Amino acid sequence: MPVITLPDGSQREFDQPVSIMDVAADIGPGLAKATLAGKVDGELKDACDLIHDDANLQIITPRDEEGLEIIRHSCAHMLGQAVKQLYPEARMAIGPVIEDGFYYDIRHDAGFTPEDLEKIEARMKELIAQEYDVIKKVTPRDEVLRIFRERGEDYKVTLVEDMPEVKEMALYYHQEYIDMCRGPHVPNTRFCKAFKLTKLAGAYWRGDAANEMLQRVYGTAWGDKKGLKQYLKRLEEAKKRDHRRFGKRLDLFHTQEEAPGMVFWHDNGWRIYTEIQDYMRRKLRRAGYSEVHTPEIIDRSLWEKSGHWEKFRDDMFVTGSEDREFAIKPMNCPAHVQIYNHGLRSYRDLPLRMAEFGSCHRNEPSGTLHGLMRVRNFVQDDAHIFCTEEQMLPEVSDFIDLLYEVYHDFGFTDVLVKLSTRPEKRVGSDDVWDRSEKALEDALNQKGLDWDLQPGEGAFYGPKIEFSLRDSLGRVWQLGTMQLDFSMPERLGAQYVAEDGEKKTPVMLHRAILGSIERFIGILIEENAGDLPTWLAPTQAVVLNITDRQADYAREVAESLQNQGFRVESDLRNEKIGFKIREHTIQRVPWLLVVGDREMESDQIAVRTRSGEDLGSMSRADFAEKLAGDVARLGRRLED
RNA sequence: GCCCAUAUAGCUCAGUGGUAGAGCACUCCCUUGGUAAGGGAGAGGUCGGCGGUUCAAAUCCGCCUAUGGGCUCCA
Repeated sequence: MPVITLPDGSQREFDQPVSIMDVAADIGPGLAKATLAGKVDGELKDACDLIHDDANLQIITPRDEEGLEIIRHSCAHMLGQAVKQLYPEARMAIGPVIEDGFYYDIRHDAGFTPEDLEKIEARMKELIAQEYDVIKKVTPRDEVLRIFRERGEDYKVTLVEDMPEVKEMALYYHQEYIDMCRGPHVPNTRFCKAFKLTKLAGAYWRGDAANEMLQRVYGTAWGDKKGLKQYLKRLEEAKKRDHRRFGKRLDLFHTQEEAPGMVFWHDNGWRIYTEIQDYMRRKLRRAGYSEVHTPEIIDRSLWEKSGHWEKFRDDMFVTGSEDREFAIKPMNCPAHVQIYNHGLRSYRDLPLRMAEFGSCHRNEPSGTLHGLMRVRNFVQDDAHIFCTEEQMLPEVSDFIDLLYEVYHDFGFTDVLVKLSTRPEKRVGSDDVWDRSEKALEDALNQKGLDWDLQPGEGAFYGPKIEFSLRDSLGRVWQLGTMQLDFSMPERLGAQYVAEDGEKKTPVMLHRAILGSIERFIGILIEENAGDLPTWLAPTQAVVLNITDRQADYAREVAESLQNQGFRVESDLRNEKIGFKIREHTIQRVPWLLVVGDREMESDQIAVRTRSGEDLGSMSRADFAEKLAGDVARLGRRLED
């Protein structure tokens, strides 16, 4: 005789085991109609599942986040049913829920075309419109295997075979189509109406490039049409923030076929680039870093010593001269060790922090290139800290402080932090790994940061922390990093004389805050939707005359602001003021300064922002002060 | 690297086998106009590259390159 306790504390008693749907119906027909599933003592269950004992129950409807996931998961099944009806030779692999939607990996050797996608979507709609009940049957393992073998679902068979400990599985019957799933799923297909298939892609079976490639169909699904519409709108808006779009529109940079993955920076873009570097230089100097510069082309032998040749040979650009083979440097660290090694180092020199804005080339696989986010030629705010093991923790800790200071200056607050620990293939003793992983973990916890563990994802020479941000479409890109390295200093013979006179090998910390400046600018553009903060804006203000009469005055206003160190231009073209305002607003110039006869006579300027705010007329000195304040604010949010 | 798609004027795009189009930008002329597009005229393209089919290819086919969306990878 189960007593069911609902989230509001009310209780209902039943004289026999009841399904979640029964309870919902007992509460009211409206709720029953909206019931997708239930959470029984915190565990998600199908609506048809029986509750035998006293329990807490929360009814899940499309309005719950869990409800959305259930709908998305069931949409994957609907996709499966439609695909099997249209292409019986297809083999279904896995169909999980992802952010905002779902996908299904399918073996279909003929491939799918965009037209197939339309057909599949149309068939799904037909099936969903039938509003049929989805039947769940918990089935013994052998029976499951028999069913999938009979149906030729090789991938499902493999999946079952790979979980020998599971003795029975939930099968969901969508009319003639059967899928296996942990569930829960919708009780009826009418919940799946607000969906759309979005894209077609290839994906390796089990995520392993050594395996065959399957066809992946992506879709999005929501609780109702409105949710779907909002999502599509959100996608559309996100695409408008694309940094590649602004790259063209704001004349920042371009790429071309002859230099794939490499950027031609135009004047506007390069101003942003150098401004960021200048800022970073100031920060690093103040934080006790020295700055060096090393060659971009270095003999193969050094890369052999460092271990890069063996591991990354295919990903390096090489060149030759006079029978010698050189690599174009993919990273700065071996070169930094050369500087470190130049002369005898004492423990008194440590920690030694060496920075370089070195241009690096990596021959990234063609399919991975992506706008400014993943390029073959980039510059990092790279630095290496040579220190003792005892100094690791304080150095990591100081670095994290510096990193957040910098991110806040750029207006970034939503930073994803991940700790990657020892991979299977690695160098160094477990003892050293224990200590270095602990140093990173302690530093993160000391700062009270939320972080995710990525076991086995560390570099072969040491664990690392990654600091990532999302682009406008939600894709995650790593910017900052802190990596501990016990291997390279030893391989390249770095040493210091310890207090006791013994020679010891320092630890090397590889660290970057912005990461690739190219990528950083990409993120920066998308984060700000093209409205770069004034300190980074290629042009900070434009002076616009209304008629030719004010041309000299406009020129003079621009010049005096330039002389005060601002990036100011004048637009004296014979165009209407509305036209000029429009153009420079579209060019995202933060400050527009209008001068007509009135301003000229009173030695003032009329100030307007790119967001359309009219601040009226003010003296040139007042504006210069305002502009200076705006520049000094950097990209910080008001609340910081 | 792998799967799918795309490549036409500076930009955004239309053009389903018969002499290449639009809007914006550009040049010139008129207009001197007070806060998001004043008017007129003109110039501009080996339709990504190479090959094939055809009397005829931007259009159909093949290969290559680049780009986009994913997968794998990312020192």
